[in-house]
Amino acid sequence: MNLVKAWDILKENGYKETSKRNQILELFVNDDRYLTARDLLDVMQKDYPSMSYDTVYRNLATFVSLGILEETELSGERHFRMHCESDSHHHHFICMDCGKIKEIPVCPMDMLGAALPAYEIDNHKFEIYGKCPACK
Amino acid sequence: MNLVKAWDILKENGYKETSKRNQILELFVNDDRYLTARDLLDVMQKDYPSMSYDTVYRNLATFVSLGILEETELSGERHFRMHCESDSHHHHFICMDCGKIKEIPVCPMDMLGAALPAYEIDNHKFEIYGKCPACK
DNA sequence: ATGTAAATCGTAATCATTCTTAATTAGAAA
DNA sequence: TTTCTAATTAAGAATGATTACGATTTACAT
Repeated sequence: MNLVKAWDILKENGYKETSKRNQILELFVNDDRYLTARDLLDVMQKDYPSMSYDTVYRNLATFVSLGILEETELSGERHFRMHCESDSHHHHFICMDCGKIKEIPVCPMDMLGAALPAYEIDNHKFEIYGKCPACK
Repeated sequence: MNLVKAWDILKENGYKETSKRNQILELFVNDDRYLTARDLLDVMQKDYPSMSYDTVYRNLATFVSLGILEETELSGERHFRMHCESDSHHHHFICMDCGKIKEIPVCPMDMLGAALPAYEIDNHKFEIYGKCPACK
């Protein structure tokens, strides 16, 4: 996902263009990893010392709901990153050191199609955790 | 996992037998679902009105570290349940209504063995969420 | 029965997250 | 360009889960 595409989505849904939103998005475009709300606020406050948690969390929630960012829970904290470019369903290897991801193109649900009759399947989560080659 | 086995593990590791520990374990043995610390405290306080969060969380952490309980994060809260009997590696379907689980005997990592060379794989998570037949 | 380390209680502190109210701002309309 | 209005933000209080701490109690080895 890039800036232009993100703004297209935001504009389509009637959201206004603010410098803070833009800088949050730029940060995610340039820093391709999972970040916490706290991480984000720390970086943003270098340019906007008065930025509050509310702004961070409100915009993160907006971006996630529009599919601009994706979210996961790592060691008890919510982490956010720019949604991948690839529009096909996939999963992630996540480096627990640097937060960078590697896309895993296969989905285990493909092989479980009929394995759970009578169950209503609403969602699933498949993530692999470890160290990427650079951090190992 | 049953009470006897759980106490074997606790004793092996030098933990003392207390009535509260026993009642927490009994509760998990009899209520085969994912519960939050809050759920647990609410039930326990019927018999031990003075039980504190500290006791709940401390024992939950102990039980998880010894492999007596297993833990997962559901909609922003930690949930705990008795560790499954089956000692072979498996995953879970989790009913988001009643918290009950169904074991999924297959593991997607089996098919990804060599797909991530140069990566150090420490852990992985595969869970399926939805409604069980009873709740559907 | 006694001593000691472990366990628990009661409560305060902490951390992430959400909420509230008032002030500011982007973008539409005049 | 100026005005208007709804969206956005700031500042900080409130919430809810979790952890920490000093004082007290308890399990159990001796």
